[in-house]
Amino acid sequence: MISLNYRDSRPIYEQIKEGLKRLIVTGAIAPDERLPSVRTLASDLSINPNTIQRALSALEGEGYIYSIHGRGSFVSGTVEGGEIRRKELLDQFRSLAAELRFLGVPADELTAIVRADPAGHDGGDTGKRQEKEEAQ
Amino acid sequence: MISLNYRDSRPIYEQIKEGLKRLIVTGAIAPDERLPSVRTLASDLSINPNTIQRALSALEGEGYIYSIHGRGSFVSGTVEGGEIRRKELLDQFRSLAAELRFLGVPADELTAIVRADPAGHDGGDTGKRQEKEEAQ
Amino acid sequence: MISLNYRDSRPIYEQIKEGLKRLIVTGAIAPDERLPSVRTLASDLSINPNTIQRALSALEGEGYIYSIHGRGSFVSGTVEGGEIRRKELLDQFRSLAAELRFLGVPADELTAIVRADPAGHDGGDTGKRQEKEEAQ
Amino acid sequence: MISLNYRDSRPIYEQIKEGLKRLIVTGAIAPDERLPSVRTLASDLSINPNTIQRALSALEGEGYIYSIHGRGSFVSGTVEGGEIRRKELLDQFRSLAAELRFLGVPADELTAIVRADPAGHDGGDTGKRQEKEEAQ
DNA sequence: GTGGTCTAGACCACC
DNA sequence: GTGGTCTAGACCACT
Repeated sequence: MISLNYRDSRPIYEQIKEGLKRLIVTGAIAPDERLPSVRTLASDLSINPNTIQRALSALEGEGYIYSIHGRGSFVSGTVEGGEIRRKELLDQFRSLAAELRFLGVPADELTAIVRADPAGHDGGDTGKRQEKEEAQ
Repeated sequence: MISLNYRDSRPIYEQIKEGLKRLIVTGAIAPDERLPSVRTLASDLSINPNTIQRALSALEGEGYIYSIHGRGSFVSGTVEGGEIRRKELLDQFRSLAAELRFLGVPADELTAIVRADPAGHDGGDTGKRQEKEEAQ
Repeated sequence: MISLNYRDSRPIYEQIKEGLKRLIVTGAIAPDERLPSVRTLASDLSINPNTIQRALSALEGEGYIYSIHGRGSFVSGTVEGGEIRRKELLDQFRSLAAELRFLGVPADELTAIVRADPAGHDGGDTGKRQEKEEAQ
Repeated sequence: MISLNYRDSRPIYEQIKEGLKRLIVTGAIAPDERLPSVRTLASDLSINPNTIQRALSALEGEGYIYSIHGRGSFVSGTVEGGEIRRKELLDQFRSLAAELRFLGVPADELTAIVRADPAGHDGGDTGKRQEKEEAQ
């Protein structure tokens, strides 16, 4: 489920963090559901457990998961401190949208992505819909 | 115009790079217009000229600006090699949109940002909309 | 292995960049093999580590190598975004060939160089054979 | 005939130098033929005569032209110091060929370029002969 | 140990 | 004046 790229300039732990976050925000792992254990992830990805631990700690620091000693890590239903984080992300989003527009991507294409909604927040359909992309 | 955050994990030169890029993609600095000189930016931001130079150099490498020795740095009208870059950015955009949706930001708000179009591509309204934020 | 000429108009870091690129394209350093460390190169060439770093950074930007933090720099098997680059290089090649012909170098000599193929791409006559690599 | 790119990182005088050299090595301007005057070039290219002068000086320094005071600049039939220069260029040629091969350009394509011979060196001999140069 | 960032200060090339 | 290169030395982050 999580893909690692050893050639990526980003550290491994961050790739794992992003991979897990992706599973969370897309709803692949539901709130209060348990994440795979450190040892499981470590052996699955053939990686040092310390690195996994670091990714989980970072994720907990951002409020996406909570850990119960001896039980494991679980997905948070709501993200604490979400206000601040949301503001940061919105800024990033604004810049990214502007840059893509500048590069010639039509607003409709971006809107389609926004509405695609992999986690099923508004439509409530679990059927993931992939918009067709014409070959350029 | 450019805000630096020394506590940010991203290096200073990248923050400067992004800051300048933002000015470019939003049209604040028009194509073929000159950017502030390295020394000017350095003193304005209280930063070593080498660091500024590096940001400009990276921006030139990405095709957003071009430099003429002894004259200054200027905004490129078009970014070449945008194909690959666009694909990367679209991936980032997808992730970011999913995360924001997860944090409870309605799709309509994101759509509005996408369509806001700061560079005035289709019909930019000058009425800036600020999302309501409660004090934390 | 890498020769520097301080009287050359080209900057040192570019000479280093070209020197390393030469080792890569001739196959002297194989894909995924590690390059000498920044500090090693710096002391070998009696040059400031920053300058070496810059050369490697530029090489990474062009896609010839990739760096892993704390591990080292490695040769990329394939260069992405080669389309644009190839076009530029072909133009250079054309000019260079014309100039050499003008200087009296017979076409056969140039052809021989082209076919010499230091990396052993088609039919290494030295007995060295490059094994076919399946797409990764 | 000479195209200038103000966005090019290379200085203008060098672009002019290369442009003139191209006319010479492709035979567009024959040996002992006069080049356009500084003033003519300056007005044609809308450039400061000093810049033109510098390009011509550089070209003379490399041995491609010779100047007669009050008469103008003329194409050299033979390039003095050609030995050294030829060696440098051959090295460049070798590297460039290796890089292009590395990027996947077939040897045949490069060979075709080499044999294209814009100046007509091997087929129609215009009577011009490049005498062999003994080591200087 | 590795790569990467930043500063300070100097010097060069272009215009 | 402009951008660009190089050095020296320090410090950080990753493994």
